[in-house]
Amino acid sequence: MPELPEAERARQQIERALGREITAVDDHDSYVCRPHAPGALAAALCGRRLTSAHRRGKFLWVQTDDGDGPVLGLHLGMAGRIAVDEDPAPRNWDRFTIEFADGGRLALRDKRRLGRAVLEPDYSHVGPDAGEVGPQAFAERIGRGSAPLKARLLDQGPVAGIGNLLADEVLWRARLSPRRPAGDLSRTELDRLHCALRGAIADAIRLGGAHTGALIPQRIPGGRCPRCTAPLQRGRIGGRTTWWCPKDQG
DNA sequence: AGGTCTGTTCAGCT
DNA sequence: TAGCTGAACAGACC
Repeated sequence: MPELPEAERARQQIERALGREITAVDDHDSYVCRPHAPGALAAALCGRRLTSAHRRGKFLWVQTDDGDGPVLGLHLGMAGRIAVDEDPAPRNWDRFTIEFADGGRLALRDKRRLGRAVLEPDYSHVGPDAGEVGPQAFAERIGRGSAPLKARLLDQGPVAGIGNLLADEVLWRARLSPRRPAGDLSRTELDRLHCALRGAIADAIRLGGAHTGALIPQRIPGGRCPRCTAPLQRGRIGGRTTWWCPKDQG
């Protein structure tokens, strides 16, 4: 599920759990929980309260005890979500769980175990949030380098929050080829891309996720451009499956 | 059985 | 050195 819109939803879920005393922590999944040592997260968090939930791109972090306690970093990986006050998931899909004094709970629910719960995370490599970055910073950060434009959008360093589906949707909206070297774009094109990004994120948050884009249902064999009905092209760019309209985005 | 998947990191190359 | 690419990670689903 998770791209920026889903991560924002997760942040809002975490806010429902603020202010309650932590009575127990299950961090036994030493692949998802960092540091690996079982009990490290539990020792750091028990007795404290989550006090604020933050997000940049897809990276989440939670303050404890108004900044007096440790920071808890959370990432949803490829298939994770945050479940607050829900019954425990089957098959150990809750990879990290906090229990509260009021009987409620917060879980990182993730079938694939690519999500993360991290004590004192280092997010220094993460760029400005894709939903907040201004046109000038966007142009400077995206419009450089020789990598294909789509690969640059997927890199969380220049701008954070764009995943595979959102990248295809945004490039389609802006009528730009995913294969263009990022540094070759004009400022006009970069501004067009920035506008498309703002629009796509706003729509995705409003409609419930990155999968609600207009192009997304057509990312299938036989799929067609929702604008001009030309058959979509499929390829592999930036290591990910990419769909685009060869006519509009030539 | 084998390929795919809405993400990130790191080794290795240029 | 910096930038870029592709493999690896894990497990469910088709």
